[in-house]
Amino acid sequence: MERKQSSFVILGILAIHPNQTGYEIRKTIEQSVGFFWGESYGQIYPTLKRLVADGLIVASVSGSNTRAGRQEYSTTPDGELRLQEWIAVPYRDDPPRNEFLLKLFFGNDVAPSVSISHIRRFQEKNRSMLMMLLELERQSSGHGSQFPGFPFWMMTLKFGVSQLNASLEWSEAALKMLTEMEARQDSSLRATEAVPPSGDS
Amino acid sequence: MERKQSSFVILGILAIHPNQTGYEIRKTIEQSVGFFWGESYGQIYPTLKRLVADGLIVASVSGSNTRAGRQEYSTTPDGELRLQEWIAVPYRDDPPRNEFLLKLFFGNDVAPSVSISHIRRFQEKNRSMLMMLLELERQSSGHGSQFPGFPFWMMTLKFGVSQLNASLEWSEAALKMLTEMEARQDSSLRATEAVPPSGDS
DNA sequence: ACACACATGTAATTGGTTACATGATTTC
DNA sequence: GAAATCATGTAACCAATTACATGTGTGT
Repeated sequence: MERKQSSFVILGILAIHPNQTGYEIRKTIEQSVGFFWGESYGQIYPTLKRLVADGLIVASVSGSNTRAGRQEYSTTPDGELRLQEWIAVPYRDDPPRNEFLLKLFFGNDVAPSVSISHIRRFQEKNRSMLMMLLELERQSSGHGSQFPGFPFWMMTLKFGVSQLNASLEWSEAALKMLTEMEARQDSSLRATEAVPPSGDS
Repeated sequence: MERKQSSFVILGILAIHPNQTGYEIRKTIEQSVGFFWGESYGQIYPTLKRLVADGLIVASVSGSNTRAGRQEYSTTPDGELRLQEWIAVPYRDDPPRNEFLLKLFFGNDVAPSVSISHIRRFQEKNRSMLMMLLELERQSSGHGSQFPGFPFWMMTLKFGVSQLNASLEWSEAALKMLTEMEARQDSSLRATEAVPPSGDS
Protein backbone atom coordinates (compact mmCIF):
# COMPACT_ATOMS: atom_id res chain seq x y z
CA MET A 1 0.00 0.00 0.00
CA GLU A 2 0.82 3.58 -0.39
CA ARG A 3 3.29 2.96 -3.08
CA LYS A 4 2.25 5.70 -5.46
CA GLN A 5 4.00 4.07 -8.32
CA SER A 6 2.07 6.16 -10.78
CA SER A 7 3.64 9.36 -9.51
CA PHE A 8 7.10 7.96 -10.01
CA VAL A 9 6.57 6.85 -13.57
CA ILE A 10 5.32 10.34 -14.33
CA LEU A 11 8.21 11.91 -12.48
CA GLY A 12 10.69 9.71 -14.27
CA ILE A 13 9.22 10.33 -17.68
CA LEU A 14 9.15 14.09 -17.12
CA ALA A 15 12.74 13.99 -15.93
CA ILE A 16 13.79 12.47 -19.24
CA HIS A 17 11.49 14.55 -21.37
CA PRO A 18 10.06 17.74 -19.74
CA ASN A 19 7.22 19.99 -20.83
CA GLN A 20 4.61 17.41 -21.55
CA THR A 21 0.87 17.45 -21.07
CA GLY A 22 -0.96 14.63 -19.33
CA TYR A 23 -2.01 13.38 -22.71
CA GLU A 24 1.53 13.37 -23.99
CA ILE A 25 2.86 11.74 -20.87
CA ARG A 26 0.57 8.85 -21.46
CA LYS A 27 1.72 8.50 -25.02
CA THR A 28 5.34 8.64 -24.00
CA ILE A 29 4.78 5.98 -21.39
CA GLU A 30 3.12 3.78 -23.94
CA GLN A 31 5.92 4.17 -26.43
CA SER A 32 8.82 3.76 -24.05
CA VAL A 33 7.99 1.62 -21.04
CA GLY A 34 4.70 0.46 -22.48
CA PHE A 35 5.65 -3.17 -22.69
CA PHE A 36 6.10 -3.40 -18.95
CA TRP A 37 4.11 -0.47 -17.62
CA GLY A 38 0.72 1.10 -18.18
CA GLU A 39 -1.13 4.15 -16.92
CA SER A 40 -4.67 5.32 -17.53
CA TYR A 41 -5.90 8.91 -17.71
CA GLY A 42 -7.99 8.29 -14.63
CA GLN A 43 -4.71 7.84 -12.85
CA ILE A 44 -2.57 10.40 -14.63
CA TYR A 45 -4.62 13.57 -14.24
CA PRO A 46 -5.34 13.32 -10.53
CA THR A 47 -1.73 12.32 -9.92
CA LEU A 48 -0.47 15.36 -11.81
CA LYS A 49 -2.53 17.61 -9.55
CA ARG A 50 -1.16 15.96 -6.46
CA LEU A 51 2.39 16.20 -7.71
CA VAL A 52 1.96 19.92 -8.30
CA ALA A 53 0.46 20.35 -4.83
CA ASP A 54 3.46 18.51 -3.40
CA GLY A 55 5.86 20.69 -5.33
CA LEU A 56 7.42 17.81 -7.21
CA ILE A 57 6.40 19.10 -10.61
CA VAL A 58 5.37 22.50 -11.95
CA ALA A 59 2.80 23.44 -14.52
CA SER A 60 3.84 25.93 -17.17
CA VAL A 61 1.38 27.57 -19.49
CA SER A 62 3.39 26.21 -22.42
CA GLY A 63 6.36 27.14 -24.52
CA SER A 64 5.37 27.61 -28.13
CA ASN A 65 2.21 25.57 -28.34
CA THR A 66 -0.44 27.86 -26.89
CA ARG A 67 -3.53 25.82 -27.13
CA ALA A 68 -6.55 26.35 -24.89
CA GLY A 69 -6.70 23.96 -22.00
CA ARG A 70 -3.21 22.73 -22.63
CA GLN A 71 -1.06 22.31 -19.54
CA GLU A 72 2.58 21.30 -19.63
CA TYR A 73 4.47 19.85 -16.71
CA SER A 74 8.09 19.50 -15.67
CA THR A 75 9.89 18.19 -12.63
CA THR A 76 11.24 20.45 -9.94
CA PRO A 77 14.62 19.81 -8.26
CA ASP A 78 12.60 18.42 -5.36
CA GLY A 79 10.81 16.05 -7.67
CA GLU A 80 14.09 14.94 -9.15
CA LEU A 81 15.37 14.17 -5.68
CA ARG A 82 12.31 12.20 -4.71
CA LEU A 83 12.59 10.23 -7.90
CA GLN A 84 16.18 9.33 -7.18
CA GLU A 85 15.30 8.23 -3.68
CA TRP A 86 12.52 6.06 -4.95
CA ILE A 87 14.70 4.43 -7.57
CA ALA A 88 17.24 3.48 -4.93
CA VAL A 89 14.67 1.72 -2.73
CA PRO A 90 14.69 -2.03 -3.38
CA TYR A 91 11.98 -2.86 -5.85
CA ARG A 92 9.07 -4.89 -4.76
CA ASP A 93 7.42 -7.33 -7.03
CA ASP A 94 3.71 -7.34 -6.75
CA PRO A 95 1.85 -10.59 -6.39
CA PRO A 96 1.97 -12.35 -9.71
CA ARG A 97 -1.22 -12.94 -11.61
CA ASN A 98 -1.08 -14.56 -14.96
CA GLU A 99 -4.49 -15.51 -16.25
CA PHE A 100 -3.06 -17.24 -19.26
CA LEU A 101 -1.06 -19.66 -17.17
CA LEU A 102 -3.95 -20.19 -14.80
CA LYS A 103 -6.22 -21.26 -17.61
CA LEU A 104 -3.54 -23.54 -18.95
CA PHE A 105 -2.99 -25.04 -15.54
CA PHE A 106 -6.65 -26.03 -15.39
CA GLY A 107 -6.45 -27.36 -18.93
CA ASN A 108 -7.46 -30.86 -17.95
CA ASP A 109 -10.98 -29.65 -17.25
CA VAL A 110 -11.57 -28.69 -20.87
CA ALA A 111 -10.91 -30.00 -24.36
CA PRO A 112 -7.30 -29.78 -25.56
CA SER A 113 -8.46 -27.48 -28.34
CA VAL A 114 -9.23 -24.83 -25.75
CA SER A 115 -5.69 -24.81 -24.43
CA ILE A 116 -4.39 -24.91 -27.95
CA SER A 117 -6.26 -21.77 -28.89
CA HIS A 118 -5.04 -20.03 -25.74
CA ILE A 119 -1.48 -20.81 -26.72
CA ARG A 120 -2.03 -19.73 -30.30
CA ARG A 121 -3.30 -16.41 -29.06
CA PHE A 122 -0.36 -16.17 -26.73
CA GLN A 123 2.00 -16.82 -29.62
CA GLU A 124 0.44 -14.16 -31.76
CA LYS A 125 0.62 -11.59 -29.04
CA ASN A 126 4.20 -12.46 -28.28
CA ARG A 127 5.22 -12.38 -31.89
CA SER A 128 3.75 -8.95 -32.53
CA MET A 129 5.18 -7.66 -29.27
CA LEU A 130 8.57 -9.02 -30.25
CA MET A 131 8.42 -7.34 -33.61
CA MET A 132 7.54 -4.06 -31.97
CA LEU A 133 10.44 -4.32 -29.58
CA LEU A 134 12.90 -5.25 -32.28
CA GLU A 135 11.69 -2.33 -34.36
CA LEU A 136 12.10 -0.03 -31.37
CA GLU A 137 15.58 -1.42 -30.80
CA ARG A 138 16.50 -0.83 -34.42
CA GLN A 139 15.24 2.73 -34.34
CA SER A 140 16.86 3.58 -31.04
CA SER A 141 20.24 2.21 -32.02
CA GLY A 142 20.30 4.75 -34.81
CA HIS A 143 19.39 8.14 -33.48
CA GLY A 144 18.91 7.42 -29.79
CA SER A 145 22.41 6.51 -28.76
CA GLN A 146 23.21 10.10 -27.94
CA PHE A 147 20.94 10.21 -24.88
CA PRO A 148 22.64 9.40 -21.60
CA GLY A 149 19.78 7.15 -20.57
CA PHE A 150 20.18 5.07 -23.68
CA PRO A 151 22.06 2.08 -22.20
CA PHE A 152 19.37 1.64 -19.59
CA TRP A 153 16.61 1.79 -22.13
CA MET A 154 18.34 -0.83 -24.19
CA MET A 155 18.73 -3.00 -21.17
CA THR A 156 15.02 -3.14 -20.46
CA LEU A 157 14.36 -3.65 -24.14
CA LYS A 158 16.71 -6.58 -24.27
CA PHE A 159 15.00 -8.03 -21.26
CA GLY A 160 11.71 -7.93 -23.08
CA VAL A 161 13.20 -9.52 -26.15
CA SER A 162 14.76 -12.35 -24.19
CA GLN A 163 11.54 -13.08 -22.34
CA LEU A 164 9.51 -13.08 -25.52
CA ASN A 165 11.94 -15.36 -27.27
CA ALA A 166 11.82 -17.79 -24.39
CA SER A 167 8.03 -17.64 -24.41
CA LEU A 168 7.87 -18.39 -28.09
CA GLU A 169 10.27 -21.28 -27.83
CA TRP A 170 8.27 -22.72 -24.96
CA SER A 171 5.02 -22.25 -26.81
CA GLU A 172 6.22 -24.36 -29.72
CA ALA A 173 6.96 -27.28 -27.44
CA ALA A 174 3.69 -26.83 -25.58
CA LEU A 175 1.72 -26.73 -28.77
CA LYS A 176 3.36 -29.86 -30.08
CA MET A 177 2.49 -31.67 -26.88
CA LEU A 178 -1.12 -30.56 -27.01
CA THR A 179 -1.67 -31.46 -30.63
CA GLU A 180 -0.31 -34.94 -29.94
CA MET A 181 -2.67 -35.16 -27.03
CA GLU A 182 -5.57 -34.15 -29.21
CA ALA A 183 -4.61 -36.67 -31.86
CA ARG A 184 -4.54 -39.44 -29.29
CA GLN A 185 -7.99 -38.43 -28.13
CA ASP A 186 -9.35 -38.36 -31.65
CA SER A 187 -7.94 -41.75 -32.48
CA SER A 188 -9.36 -43.25 -29.31
CA LEU A 189 -12.71 -41.78 -30.22
CA ARG A 190 -12.48 -43.30 -33.68
CA ALA A 191 -11.58 -46.65 -32.18
CA THR A 192 -14.72 -46.80 -30.08
CA GLU A 193 -17.19 -45.04 -32.32
CA ALA A 194 -16.29 -46.18 -35.77
CA VAL A 195 -17.64 -49.43 -37.09
CA PRO A 196 -14.67 -51.71 -37.70
CA PRO A 197 -14.31 -52.17 -41.43
CA SER A 198 -15.20 -55.69 -42.51
CA GLY A 199 -12.34 -57.68 -43.91
CA ASP A 200 -11.67 -56.25 -47.34
CA SER A 201 -8.39 -57.88 -48.21
CA MET B 1 -14.40 -5.38 -15.01
CA GLU B 2 -16.10 -7.87 -12.88
CA ARG B 3 -13.67 -10.58 -13.60
CA LYS B 4 -13.78 -12.42 -10.28
CA GLN B 5 -10.61 -14.22 -11.02
CA SER B 6 -10.28 -15.21 -7.38
CA SER B 7 -13.41 -17.33 -7.51
CA PHE B 8 -12.08 -19.25 -10.46
CA VAL B 9 -8.74 -20.10 -8.92
CA ILE B 10 -10.61 -21.41 -5.92
CA LEU B 11 -13.04 -23.31 -8.11
CA GLY B 12 -10.22 -24.79 -10.14
CA ILE B 13 -8.17 -25.79 -7.13
CA LEU B 14 -11.18 -27.40 -5.46
CA ALA B 15 -11.98 -29.25 -8.68
CA ILE B 16 -8.54 -30.83 -8.60
CA HIS B 17 -8.43 -31.39 -4.87
CA PRO B 18 -11.80 -31.24 -3.05
CA ASN B 19 -12.58 -30.99 0.65
CA GLN B 20 -10.26 -28.20 1.58
CA THR B 21 -10.64 -25.39 4.08
CA GLY B 22 -9.95 -21.79 3.16
CA TYR B 23 -6.64 -22.08 4.89
CA GLU B 24 -5.72 -25.19 2.96
CA ILE B 25 -6.84 -23.70 -0.31
CA ARG B 26 -4.43 -20.89 0.16
CA LYS B 27 -1.60 -23.28 0.87
CA THR B 28 -2.44 -25.36 -2.15
CA ILE B 29 -2.49 -22.29 -4.34
CA GLU B 30 0.87 -21.27 -3.01
CA GLN B 31 2.41 -24.64 -3.64
CA SER B 32 0.98 -25.25 -7.07
CA VAL B 33 0.27 -22.07 -9.00
CA GLY B 34 2.12 -19.90 -6.50
CA PHE B 35 4.77 -18.78 -8.93
CA PHE B 36 2.23 -17.11 -11.15
CA TRP B 37 -0.76 -16.58 -8.89
CA GLY B 38 -1.43 -15.33 -5.38
CA GLU B 39 -4.46 -15.01 -3.15
CA SER B 40 -4.82 -13.44 0.29
CA TYR B 41 -7.18 -14.54 3.06
CA GLY B 42 -8.96 -11.25 2.78
CA GLN B 43 -9.95 -12.41 -0.65
CA ILE B 44 -10.44 -16.11 -0.06
CA TYR B 45 -12.89 -16.16 2.83
CA PRO B 46 -15.40 -13.67 1.42
CA THR B 47 -15.16 -15.36 -1.96
CA LEU B 48 -15.90 -18.76 -0.45
CA LYS B 49 -19.08 -17.39 1.09
CA ARG B 50 -20.17 -15.94 -2.19
CA LEU B 51 -19.43 -19.15 -4.05
CA VAL B 52 -21.58 -21.08 -1.58
CA ALA B 53 -24.38 -18.55 -1.95
CA ASP B 54 -24.15 -18.94 -5.72
CA GLY B 55 -24.27 -22.70 -5.44
CA LEU B 56 -20.90 -23.21 -7.10
CA ILE B 57 -19.34 -24.89 -4.11
CA VAL B 58 -20.72 -26.61 -1.02
CA ALA B 59 -19.51 -26.60 2.55
CA SER B 60 -19.35 -29.92 4.31
CA VAL B 61 -18.79 -30.25 8.03
CA SER B 62 -15.74 -32.36 7.28
CA GLY B 63 -14.84 -35.96 6.60
CA SER B 64 -12.55 -37.32 9.28
CA ASN B 65 -11.01 -34.17 10.65
CA THR B 66 -13.65 -32.83 13.03
CA ARG B 67 -12.11 -29.73 14.33
CA ALA B 68 -14.05 -26.80 15.69
CA GLY B 69 -14.49 -23.98 13.23
CA ARG B 70 -13.18 -26.09 10.39
CA GLN B 71 -15.11 -25.82 7.16
CA GLU B 72 -14.35 -27.87 4.08
CA TYR B 73 -15.45 -26.95 0.59
CA SER B 74 -15.97 -28.79 -2.69
CA THR B 75 -17.24 -27.81 -6.11
CA THR B 76 -20.77 -28.59 -7.24
CA PRO B 77 -21.54 -29.77 -10.80
CA ASP B 78 -22.66 -26.21 -11.44
CA GLY B 79 -19.35 -24.89 -10.22
CA GLU B 80 -17.51 -27.31 -12.44
CA LEU B 81 -19.50 -26.06 -15.41
CA ARG B 82 -18.83 -22.43 -14.67
CA LEU B 83 -15.17 -23.19 -14.31
CA GLN B 84 -15.06 -24.85 -17.69
CA GLU B 85 -16.84 -21.92 -19.27
CA TRP B 86 -14.41 -19.49 -17.75
CA ILE B 87 -11.40 -21.46 -18.88
CA ALA B 88 -12.64 -21.41 -22.45
CA VAL B 89 -13.02 -17.62 -22.53
CA PRO B 90 -9.95 -15.99 -24.12
CA TYR B 91 -7.58 -14.91 -21.39
CA ARG B 92 -7.00 -11.31 -20.83
CA ASP B 93 -3.66 -10.03 -19.78
CA ASP B 94 -3.84 -7.31 -17.25
CA PRO B 95 -1.83 -4.16 -17.69
CA PRO B 96 1.80 -5.00 -17.09
CA ARG B 97 3.56 -3.42 -14.17
CA ASN B 98 7.09 -4.33 -13.45
CA GLU B 99 8.67 -2.11 -10.85
CA PHE B 100 12.05 -3.72 -11.30
CA LEU B 101 12.21 -2.80 -14.96
CA LEU B 102 10.87 0.66 -14.27
CA LYS B 103 13.64 1.39 -11.81
CA LEU B 104 16.18 0.04 -14.25
CA PHE B 105 14.77 2.16 -17.03
CA PHE B 106 15.34 5.28 -14.94
CA GLY B 107 18.83 4.06 -14.06
CA ASN B 108 20.53 7.08 -15.55
CA ASP B 109 19.19 9.23 -12.73
CA VAL B 110 21.14 7.33 -10.10
CA ALA B 111 24.56 5.83 -9.55
CA PRO B 112 25.27 2.62 -11.48
CA SER B 113 25.68 0.82 -8.17
CA VAL B 114 21.98 1.27 -7.52
CA SER B 115 21.02 -0.53 -10.69
CA ILE B 116 23.62 -3.14 -9.99
CA SER B 117 22.13 -3.96 -6.63
CA HIS B 118 18.66 -4.14 -8.14
CA ILE B 119 19.89 -6.68 -10.63
CA ARG B 120 21.74 -8.65 -7.98
CA ARG B 121 18.55 -8.88 -6.01
CA PHE B 122 16.70 -9.87 -9.13
CA GLN B 123 19.22 -12.61 -9.77
CA GLU B 124 18.93 -14.01 -6.28
CA LYS B 125 15.17 -14.09 -6.44
CA ASN B 126 15.24 -15.74 -9.82
CA ARG B 127 17.80 -18.30 -8.78
CA SER B 128 15.88 -19.37 -5.70
CA MET B 129 12.64 -19.41 -7.66
CA LEU B 130 14.28 -21.53 -10.32
CA MET B 131 15.56 -23.99 -7.75
CA MET B 132 12.10 -24.26 -6.26
CA LEU B 133 10.54 -24.94 -9.62
CA LEU B 134 13.14 -27.51 -10.56
CA GLU B 135 12.62 -29.23 -7.23
CA LEU B 136 8.88 -29.22 -7.83
CA GLU B 137 9.42 -30.63 -11.29
CA ARG B 138 11.64 -33.38 -9.90
CA GLN B 139 9.09 -34.33 -7.27
CA SER B 140 6.14 -34.24 -9.61
CA SER B 141 7.81 -36.36 -12.24
CA GLY B 142 8.05 -39.10 -9.67
CA HIS B 143 4.74 -39.56 -7.97
CA GLY B 144 2.59 -37.03 -9.77
CA SER B 145 2.48 -38.46 -13.25
CA GLN B 146 -0.62 -40.48 -12.43
CA PHE B 147 -2.88 -37.44 -12.19
CA PRO B 148 -4.70 -36.56 -15.40
CA GLY B 149 -3.88 -32.89 -14.96
CA PHE B 150 -0.19 -33.63 -14.79
CA PRO B 151 0.80 -32.63 -18.36
CA PHE B 152 -0.78 -29.23 -17.89
CA TRP B 153 0.95 -28.66 -14.59
CA MET B 154 4.25 -29.55 -16.17
CA MET B 155 3.57 -27.15 -18.98
CA THR B 156 3.16 -24.18 -16.71
CA LEU B 157 6.17 -25.29 -14.72
CA LYS B 158 8.29 -25.46 -17.84
CA PHE B 159 7.11 -22.03 -18.77
CA GLY B 160 8.36 -20.70 -15.46
CA VAL B 161 11.68 -22.44 -15.86
CA SER B 162 12.23 -21.06 -19.34
CA GLN B 163 11.39 -17.52 -18.27
CA LEU B 164 13.69 -17.72 -15.28
CA ASN B 165 16.52 -19.09 -17.33
CA ALA B 166 16.13 -16.31 -19.84
CA SER B 167 16.05 -13.76 -17.03
CA LEU B 168 19.22 -15.11 -15.51
CA GLU B 169 21.02 -15.12 -18.81
CA TRP B 170 19.96 -11.57 -19.48
CA SER B 171 20.97 -10.47 -16.01
CA GLU B 172 24.53 -11.65 -16.54
CA ALA B 173 24.90 -9.51 -19.60
CA ALA B 174 23.24 -6.55 -17.93
CA LEU B 175 25.48 -6.83 -14.92
CA LYS B 176 28.57 -6.98 -17.05
CA MET B 177 27.53 -3.83 -18.86
CA LEU B 178 26.86 -1.98 -15.64
CA THR B 179 30.09 -2.93 -13.95
CA GLU B 180 32.01 -1.73 -16.99
CA MET B 181 30.06 1.47 -16.80
CA GLU B 182 30.92 1.86 -13.15
CA ALA B 183 34.57 1.20 -13.83
CA ARG B 184 34.65 3.89 -16.52
CA GLN B 185 33.09 6.33 -14.08
CA ASP B 186 35.60 5.50 -11.36
CA SER B 187 38.53 5.87 -13.67
CA SER B 188 37.30 9.21 -14.94
CA LEU B 189 36.92 10.33 -11.32
CA ARG B 190 40.45 9.22 -10.59
CA ALA B 191 41.70 11.05 -13.65
CA THR B 192 40.27 14.38 -12.52
CA GLU B 193 40.67 14.09 -8.76
CA ALA B 194 43.91 12.26 -8.28
CA VAL B 195 47.18 14.11 -8.37
CA PRO B 196 49.10 12.78 -11.32
CA PRO B 197 52.06 10.83 -9.97
CA SER B 198 55.34 12.55 -10.59
CA GLY B 199 57.73 10.71 -12.79
CA ASP B 200 59.02 7.80 -10.68
CA SER B 201 60.85 5.73 -13.25
C1' DA C 1 -18.53 19.18 -43.08
C1' DC C 2 -16.60 15.42 -40.96
C1' DA C 3 -13.43 12.71 -38.73
C1' DC C 4 -9.61 12.25 -36.04
C1' DA C 5 -6.31 13.43 -32.75
C1' DC C 6 -5.51 16.46 -28.91
C1' DA C 7 -6.73 17.49 -24.25
C1' DT C 8 -8.81 17.29 -19.53
C1' DG C 9 -11.28 15.62 -16.21
C1' DT C 10 -14.78 12.95 -12.77
C1' DA C 11 -17.71 9.28 -10.69
C1' DA C 12 -18.65 4.62 -9.96
C1' DT C 13 -17.03 0.54 -9.03
C1' DT C 14 -13.94 -3.14 -8.04
C1' DG C 15 -10.37 -5.74 -6.82
C1' DG C 16 -7.11 -6.23 -3.76
C1' DT C 17 -3.71 -5.96 0.31
C1' DT C 18 -2.79 -5.28 5.01
C1' DA C 19 -3.55 -5.17 9.57
C1' DC C 20 -6.11 -6.48 13.16
C1' DA C 21 -8.66 -9.70 16.09
C1' DT C 22 -9.65 -14.16 17.89
C1' DG C 23 -9.34 -18.70 19.21
C1' DA C 24 -8.39 -24.00 18.79
C1' DT C 25 -5.07 -27.70 18.34
C1' DT C 26 -0.73 -29.77 17.98
C1' DT C 27 4.01 -30.31 19.06
C1' DC C 28 8.01 -29.79 21.74
C1' DG D 1 3.27 -24.29 29.36
C1' DA D 2 5.03 -22.01 25.30
C1' DA D 3 5.34 -21.72 20.50
C1' DA D 4 3.92 -22.82 16.10
C1' DT D 5 0.43 -23.87 13.01
C1' DC D 6 -4.30 -24.29 11.90
C1' DA D 7 -8.36 -21.67 11.10
C1' DT D 8 -11.68 -17.86 10.26
C1' DG D 9 -12.92 -13.58 9.64
C1' DT D 10 -13.50 -8.09 9.24
C1' DA D 11 -12.42 -3.16 8.58
C1' DA D 12 -9.68 0.27 6.54
C1' DC D 13 -7.76 1.66 2.89
C1' DC D 14 -5.92 2.23 -1.72
C1' DA D 15 -4.84 1.77 -6.32
C1' DA D 16 -6.78 1.42 -10.69
C1' DT D 17 -9.86 0.76 -14.62
C1' DT D 18 -13.78 2.06 -17.09
C1' DA D 19 -17.13 4.80 -18.66
C1' DC D 20 -18.83 9.05 -19.13
C1' DA D 21 -18.70 13.95 -20.26
C1' DT D 22 -16.85 17.86 -22.74
C1' DG D 23 -14.55 20.65 -25.78
C1' DT D 24 -10.64 22.38 -29.21
C1' DG D 25 -7.72 22.14 -33.23
C1' DT D 26 -6.17 20.05 -37.61
C1' DG D 27 -6.41 17.94 -41.90
C1' DT D 28 -8.99 16.44 -45.86
